[in-house]
Order: sequence, then structure tokens, then C-alpha cells
Amino acid sequence: MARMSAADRRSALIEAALRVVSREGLAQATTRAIVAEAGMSLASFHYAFESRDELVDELIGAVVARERKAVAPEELVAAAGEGATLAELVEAGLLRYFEHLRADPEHEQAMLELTQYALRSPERHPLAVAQYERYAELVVEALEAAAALTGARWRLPVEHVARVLVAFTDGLTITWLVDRDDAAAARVVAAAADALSRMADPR
Amino acid sequence: MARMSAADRRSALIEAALRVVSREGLAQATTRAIVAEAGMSLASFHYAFESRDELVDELIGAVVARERKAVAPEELVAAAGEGATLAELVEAGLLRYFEHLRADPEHEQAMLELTQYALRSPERHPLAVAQYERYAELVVEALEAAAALTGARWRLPVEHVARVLVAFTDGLTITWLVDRDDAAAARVVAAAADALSRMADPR
DNA sequence: GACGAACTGGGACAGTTGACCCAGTCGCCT
DNA sequence: AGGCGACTGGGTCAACTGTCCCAGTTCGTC
Repeated sequence: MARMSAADRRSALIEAALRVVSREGLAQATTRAIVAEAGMSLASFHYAFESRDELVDELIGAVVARERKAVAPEELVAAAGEGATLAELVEAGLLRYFEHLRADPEHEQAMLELTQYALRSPERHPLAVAQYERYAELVVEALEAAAALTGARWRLPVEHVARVLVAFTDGLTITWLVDRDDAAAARVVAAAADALSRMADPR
Repeated sequence: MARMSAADRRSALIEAALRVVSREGLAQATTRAIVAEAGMSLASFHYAFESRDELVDELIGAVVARERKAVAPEELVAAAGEGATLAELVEAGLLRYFEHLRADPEHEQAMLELTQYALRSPERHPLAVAQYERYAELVVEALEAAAALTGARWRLPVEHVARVLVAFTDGLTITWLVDRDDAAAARVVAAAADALSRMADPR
């Protein structure tokens, strides 16, 4: 392996770890599997990280930090049409997320596993909380943009609406990962969009 | 350890395994941890089961089979009041589930972990599918009873409605396990009940 | 009470895993 | 060019885990 700085090595290992976790699950993401994926020796691992636990913690932090807006509101308007209602916009956004899930199911499965892992120990629980706060944050932006675009007003604090949407999204994710039923997922999306849009007053 | 039949031993081990998984997670549910919980020796384990994998598969089957109606419709009527609407009944049912979740979060977390474990290997995927089919089945019964009690009629096949409700329930579960925010959970419940009840025509 | 089969306990073993150590090599700075 | 600190590779270790074996014990049946 070529020489690289400790910082580069850390991120290379984190990338490799994410690939291993996605492909084979967290339990199979041993130090050896990760360094093999990254093409390094075991010593490099412990040169860059104190322990496997430290890497997993960083991995969670990294995936959370990288989580990007799945939806740019402008695109949604393009997708949903010019005079789209709030419900239509929300539905278009959920469908966008669903496409993302279908394109890379293993990634979402990895996220779920990382959440569960974090939930298992008190000192890591905050990582899971941060992960979901990040989700909520992204959703808040989207919901505000959607309301602005349609002239609607959220009747509840938008953070509350976002939290509900995050829950719906999670349910959609798990159930689809289990049954891979696209039509059923579409019904969840429609119901969620309907419920969500009722939390706002139209313009 | 007293003598017991292989069948008794199998179920005792499965019970013990469920306790270990709930308390410490699937990864920590080693053969030794399980027999310690059951108060047996390691040899008894492999006398009763071919392998740890076999036990885990049986465990999934067992928890799925044991999954009982969380809600008896009559109780819900009592809880929601005599002239309750469909939406109120659905909400009462969801709240009943939520109380169950609050009373034993570790159990629901264990169920989630078992699902994810099953999702990870093709030959076990059907176990997860069966698990969710069982959930849907229970929900179907409840939804039909609720519709009958209020004289409402589901506009979609009730199986479709059930699948949506299962997804909402999962989302509620995960997000609450993460943030333990009861008020936020109540909002999810209300939104879900609203969305669901719109899938029916009132009497 | 004797007998065979069912059952049990303790120990053993090989494979895996996280961690680490040390001798060596490389790249940068002076 | 030389030196020093950063980095690397390979080997090693103890702990843990799943599995298995075997000598012994206990139970139901005759």
C-alpha cells in the first residue's frame, strides 16, 4: 500500500467499512474484512484507529454528516408540475426517496443496522439521536421549501411535521426491504403524503 | 440441570435466547451466553440444536408464531367510547401498541434485529417475510373488526390498508426507540390514524 | 433391580477476531 | 546527503466462539 497520511487512511478505511457493512452486514465487518476491502494491512488499521469501535463510531458520524438532501425542491416542482399542491409535492418527494432506496437498498439497510448498533449501548445512543436529528433537519428544509412553493402554511411547528415524515419514511424502508413490494410502498407513500399535507392549511 | 426432554429443552433455550437478545443484542447472544441464561451446559445446547444458526431460525419462527393480537377490538371500543369513529378506533389501537412498545422496548428492538438478521441471507429472507405477513394478518383482523364495529367500509382491500399500518407502526417504533419522545410518537399515531381512516367510507 | 437409551457435564479443539509489537522503509526537512 | 519521524508489513498473542467428544448419570421399562 502506498503511503498516505493518517487522515487519508482514516477516511479510506471508513469508506471501505461502509462498503463492507452494506454488502455483508455490520457483524461481518471485522477489522480484517475492512482492511482487505481497503487493500491495506492490519497494522495500518490500528495505526489510524484505536480500535474497531472507534472506527464504527466514526463511520456513523461520517454517514450522518454526508447525508444530503435527497430532494431539491425545484426538481420536485419540475416532477410534480407547475401548479402542484402541497400533497403532490410531498408525494413527489417521498417517491424520490423511494427511488433512492430502490437504487441502493443495501445502503439503507446498513444505515438501519448502524442505528440499531448505536441504540445498544448508552454511550453510543447519542449517535443514533444525532442521525435522526440530521434526517429531521433535512426534511424540515424540504417541508419549508414545499410550503413556500405552494403558499401553504404548516399548522404545527415544521419540526413536528418532519418527525412524522421521518417515521413514515423509516416504516416504508423496512417494510419494503422485507417484501420488496413496490405497489404496497406506493400506497404507503400516498397515505403518508395525504396525512402530512393535512398538517398544513392551503394558501 | 434437571433432566428434560429434547423438546422442552429446545423451547427453554429459545426462551433464554430471546431474553439474551432482548437484553444484549443478537451479536452478544453466543451459545455460551444462551446456555448460561438457561442454566444449562454447552453440551445440552448441541444436544437440542444442530447449530446456533438453527436456534436463531427457530427463535424467529417462535416469536412470529407467538405474536398475538395486541388489540382486542372490544377493549378498544371500551377505550375509545361507544360511539367512536373509525379514526378514533384506529388511533386507540395504535396507542395500545405504543403502550406495549413503551412497556418492553427491548423486545421490539430484538424483533427488529431479528428481522435485519433474516434480511441478510437469501435463505433466511423468507423468515422476515413470514414475520411481516403475520403482522399484516393480525392487523387485518383488527381493521376488519374496527370497520364492522363502526359500520365503515374499507375502500381498498383490507390487506392493503394493513400493510400501510404495519409500515407506520415500524416507523413509530424505530423513531421512538431512538428519541424516546412520547409527544412526537403521539403525533405519528394521530397522523397515521387520520391517513388510515381516510381509506374507508364511513357508514 | 437390571438394562438400555436418553440425557448431562466437563473438557478439548480449531478457527476467528481485536489488538499489538517491532523491525524495517519511506519521505520530508534541513 | 543525512537524519528523523511518519508510516508499513508481517508475525504474534490472548480471548472468544461454535462445535464436538466422551465418560458418566439418570430415567422408564421389563
